[in-house]
Amino acid sequence: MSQKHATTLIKSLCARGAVLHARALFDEMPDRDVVAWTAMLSGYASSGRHREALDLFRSMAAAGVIPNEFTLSSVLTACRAGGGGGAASIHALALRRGVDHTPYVVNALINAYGSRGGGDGLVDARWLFDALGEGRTAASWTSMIAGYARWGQENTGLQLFQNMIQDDVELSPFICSIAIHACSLVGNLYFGQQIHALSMRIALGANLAVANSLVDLYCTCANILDARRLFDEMPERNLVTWNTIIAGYSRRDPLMAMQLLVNMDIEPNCLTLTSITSACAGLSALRCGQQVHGAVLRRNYGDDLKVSNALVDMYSKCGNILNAKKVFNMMTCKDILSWTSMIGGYGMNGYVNEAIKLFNSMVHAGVHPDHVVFLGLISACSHAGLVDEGWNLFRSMLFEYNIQPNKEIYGCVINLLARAGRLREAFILIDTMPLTPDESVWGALLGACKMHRNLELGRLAAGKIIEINPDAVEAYILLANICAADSKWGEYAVTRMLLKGTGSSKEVGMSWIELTDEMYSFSTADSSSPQVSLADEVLQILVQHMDETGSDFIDNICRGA
DNA sequence: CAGCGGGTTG
Repeated sequence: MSQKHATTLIKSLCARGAVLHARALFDEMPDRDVVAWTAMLSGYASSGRHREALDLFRSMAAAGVIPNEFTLSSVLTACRAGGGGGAASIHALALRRGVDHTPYVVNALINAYGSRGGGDGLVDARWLFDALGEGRTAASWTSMIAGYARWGQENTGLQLFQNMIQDDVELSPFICSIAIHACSLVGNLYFGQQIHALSMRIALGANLAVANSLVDLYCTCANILDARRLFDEMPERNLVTWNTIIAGYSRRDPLMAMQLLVNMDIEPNCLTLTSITSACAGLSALRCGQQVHGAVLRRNYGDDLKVSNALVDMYSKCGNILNAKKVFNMMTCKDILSWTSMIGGYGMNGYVNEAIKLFNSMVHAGVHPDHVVFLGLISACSHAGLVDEGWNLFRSMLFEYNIQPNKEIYGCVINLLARAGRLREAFILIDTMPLTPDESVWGALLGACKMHRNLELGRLAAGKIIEINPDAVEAYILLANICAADSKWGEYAVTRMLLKGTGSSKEVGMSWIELTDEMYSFSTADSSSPQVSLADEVLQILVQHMDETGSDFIDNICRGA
């Protein structure tokens, strides 16, 4: 076999994925010129075997074969995949060989620099890109824009994409999906829609990746029904399509996410199951969640970090803390989300001490807490009435960990103080917090004022809420109730009158529970089913029993209800 | 006889 023949064969074997056979043939060749080496090298690089590609490049140098521009662009592909390290030394080599200005090498360099860890090669990439001037090809634009998108500079990338359109460069489905994804990351629905229209015009809308990124755009930046319409109209769908729409629904309409799973015509993967696990968490559907857990284990996804995190969260939200703990303890590697889910799970199920203990283990394990962890901890203390513990955690968050609290945390601390009857302190905190207190913050105070029958602060809080939102029905009702409890009948009448004046009615809050495969939903004062009155009776017995045991915690709940 | 780029889902 001639050398040319063998090289052609290597190329076609690599193209069909038989890289090992190609290598065997390569090793048997008596003479190997630069073309043969490059064919083998590029076979490795384009199949993601960058380690082997770089090793081969070293052997080639050792064999004394001089690389040309074709060789170098393939090596750069391997560098890019390995985090962009080594791009500069290949650049230097290209310079020495005098091939640093050939289009393929420059584009490969832009790509490799644009992939370098942390995005610190973007400036170098841009420099090469700008130097190309009129020599820019679609590949140059795509590499540069993808580089920006890769490192969180989506807006710069989108700006460049706009220039690309103005320059009349032909658009590929690749660049369109990159740009659409960038739009959804920065929440730029408007630009995304423009690219949508553009893609339809140049017949790229039928491309699966383009359509998938559009579904994702509408899921994250628009009404989920817009995403659904697009999804329904797609003539062809793949796993990414299903995962995108299911993930979109898992947050907003978990029941629909389940429905979609049932309608799936392909095998779900671990991403699908992660979204479905969250959907179960959102529905507090324990039995469904357990079935999903079974599906996860059967498919050997049990070691996946994100699935495990979702499972811990699901079991916690379904009240099954034992299984949450089991999953958590089985995890071989944990991230901050794992700890947060477990700590929050203990908190929301009333195991404050366990939550605090686990928080200490987390810190001991070297994981730096964030504000979500503290929110879980402080809210647990608030629900358990552990005012001092909660307050100390708040202080530790501020002074030990230098975490700036957000509104949610302030609301939580205000709840903590106010529910415990420390209304004055709660008010002072609202008054001195560096953020503008919103409806929910004042609402926490107002609710506690009702619980503790404090008319003076209740009036003030209700006034603030109505100032922010004149239609805040709850505020009128709570204030009226406080007046009534204090026998201020004149003020009571006025407040009720103002309530009528808002013209709005309170939306009925619904709750649901899953019992032996059936979902039941109900509201307070619901008498539509016989089970409700039975549940009411049981509740009365429980309350009586708890009264007899005399727990402050339970007392607070009953008075707050 | 060879070469670059680039995609969507948690």
